[in-house]
Amino acid sequence: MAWILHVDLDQFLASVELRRHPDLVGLPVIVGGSGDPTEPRKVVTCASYEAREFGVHAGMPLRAAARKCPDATFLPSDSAAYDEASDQVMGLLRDLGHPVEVWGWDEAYLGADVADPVALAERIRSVIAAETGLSCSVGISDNKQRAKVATGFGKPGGVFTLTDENWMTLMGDRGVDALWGVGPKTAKRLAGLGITTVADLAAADATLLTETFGPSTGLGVLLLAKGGGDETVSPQPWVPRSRSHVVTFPTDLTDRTEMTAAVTRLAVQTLAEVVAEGRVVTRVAVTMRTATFFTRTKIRKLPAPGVDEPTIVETALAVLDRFDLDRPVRLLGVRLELAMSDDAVGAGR
DNA sequence: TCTGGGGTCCTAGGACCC
DNA sequence: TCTGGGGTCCTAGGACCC
Repeated sequence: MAWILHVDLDQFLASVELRRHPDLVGLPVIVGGSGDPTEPRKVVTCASYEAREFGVHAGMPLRAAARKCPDATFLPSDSAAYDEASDQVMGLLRDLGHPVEVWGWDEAYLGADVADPVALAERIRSVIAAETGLSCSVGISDNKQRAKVATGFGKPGGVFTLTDENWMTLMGDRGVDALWGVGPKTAKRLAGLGITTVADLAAADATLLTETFGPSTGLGVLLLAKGGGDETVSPQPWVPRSRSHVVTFPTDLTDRTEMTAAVTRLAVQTLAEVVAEGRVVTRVAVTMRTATFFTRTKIRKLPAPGVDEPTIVETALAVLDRFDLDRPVRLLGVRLELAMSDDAVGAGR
């Protein structure tokens, strides 16, 4: 039988830090920002399970985390170290001889046509633990979304199988937001239709859902509620669609010159990364957030795909110009959308 | 103790063309 | 000379996830 295993590293960033700070094992550790808990406008990137006991979670401002858990050790985020650990784990997964689809730093799907997926999952856990010192959880199912939900039942450090046999028993009474891909907004709109649980949604009328959410989203959430999902695992390397950087300023910008400088810097930096990866830009987007958290993005297509720095900076500044910049600006960002191979072929023919 | 950063995908609606 | 319908391109915005 074709199984899909979802492998998810437990408290990934914190675990990488604990490997090199063994004295901190068993203690609350919080990774984020520069490691200074008094730093404003910085948030928790990862909290160890011990820190989570105090109510600290990813996305929480560091200062709030420091209040909730004053005795925690705060560490700066070290992306190079996490990249390396992630690469090591993904390499070990690939060495098992099954297709592996990487899903970010700390997750991967593995497709395996095996009789005993639990044995494979246990093998994955022991190999990763032995070779890297990191713990992971493994969810087993026949599609990605359900395997991902299964991992939640296995965490931390466990293996869990979710199939048609136990899906509705375990998930039917849960809120629709327990489904991967259903967030608070969709949950609220569904509640307006009298649909609150996974079982409700699984029994809902497809027409009602497509009329409310559109054909793709409507049928998508129905499929998810029934325990269905994407059954493919692609070992092909992911080709990014875009590359972006944003910066939240320590204090809001009011000076137009500073905004121009920030957007220029973001565009130059992002473009340099795009070029280093041999990619070509098709569209330039600029994001702006005011002090009140009003956030907007504007985007412009380049006349032709390219990597010319003056053109891209000029385009970014032209897009910036289209905003009303009369209020203090908290954040600016630049996103470069990239030509996919079809575009490149089309441009060349 | 106000609310990071990096992504993807979907939908709606206007412009434009035939 | 009062007005259909289909298709594509483009941007804005929403939603979600890690």
